[in-house]
Amino acid sequence: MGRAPCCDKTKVKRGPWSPEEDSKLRDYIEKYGNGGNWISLPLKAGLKRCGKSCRLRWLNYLRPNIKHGDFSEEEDGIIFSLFAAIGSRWSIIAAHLPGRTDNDIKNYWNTKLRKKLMSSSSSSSHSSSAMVSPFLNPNSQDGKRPFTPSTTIPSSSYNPYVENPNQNPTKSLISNINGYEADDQQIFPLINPNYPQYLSLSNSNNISGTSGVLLNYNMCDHYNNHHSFSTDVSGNRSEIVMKQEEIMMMMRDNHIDQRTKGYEGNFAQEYYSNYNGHGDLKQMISGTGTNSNINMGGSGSDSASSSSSISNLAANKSSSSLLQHKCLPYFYS
DNA sequence: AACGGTCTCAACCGCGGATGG
DNA sequence: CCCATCCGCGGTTGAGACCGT
Repeated sequence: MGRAPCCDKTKVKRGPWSPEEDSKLRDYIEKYGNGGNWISLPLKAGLKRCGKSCRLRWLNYLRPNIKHGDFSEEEDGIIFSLFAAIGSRWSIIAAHLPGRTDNDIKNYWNTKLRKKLMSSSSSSSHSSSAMVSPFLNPNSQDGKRPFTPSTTIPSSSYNPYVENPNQNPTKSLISNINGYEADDQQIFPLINPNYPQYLSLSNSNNISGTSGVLLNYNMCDHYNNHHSFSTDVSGNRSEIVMKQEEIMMMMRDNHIDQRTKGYEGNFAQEYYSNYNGHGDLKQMISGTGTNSNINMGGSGSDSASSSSSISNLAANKSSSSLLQHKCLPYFYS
């Protein structure tokens, strides 16, 4: 027993739209909108089409400000990076490319970009099945390196976290994912904290980690160049509690984000509220602390803590529960 | 010019989620 | 809470365009 069709296919026209149909649809929507109901629209507009077909035609072709034609290098980079970060979420990717539709981007990916990626993969010095299909699932035979090596990503790749886009985008994040090592050979575009909420990773069903933050690999350098805080970061443990606003500023400046399943709270607030004198976020960020320990309070799946310096993490020497290795889910489904 | 293979992309399909009665 | 309906999405299809021989 299958699902009931959305309309009687014997009574609706199918296939390519004629200019007359386009004109009817455009005129109707410009006058009345879709009225919140695509299903009844064709009847009202005098079209012998399925409502879904009308919706698709409008969204992908007739809607104002649709951009047709070749994609720019910049757009390529954005698509590459977002695909690497979130996979085939075409509607989300389209939201970052004004004038492009999800269908356009999907077609473009399937016909052009994927080949571009594969051809650059095959010419790469790294050779493995994972390189040929770099976005496969973590059960890939090449389990330790299931992601895209930097060599497959054009230099124009978009990295929303890196202020200078010419910086190496592959060094944008320190993390492990689902137990697989993430290193500086792997592209890991970050989700900008200023991005719309729908990009939040916090409710993803794909992950089961407890807590964590996304960290920018450049954060140490960045921090060193932005001494906007007066407390000592020379290596001595500081007992000075930062103001919550400072923490938030620091997080923002260092591109720390908290987008993980299980921990729904406010990292800055929790750090501030639960500060217990045993850690210093600045030390973690600067890598100067020897055993910075941030306890976010709570227990079980709601807790978050760290006992590792960023510098160690940057060198991929140790793991940290603050940087839960399952905190970056969108790579896989 | 004719043919066959490949590519492109608009359109379709069916599913999951949201919503409202 | 259940069910029906609708919307939006991602995967797939296939007609026509394009290209190489």
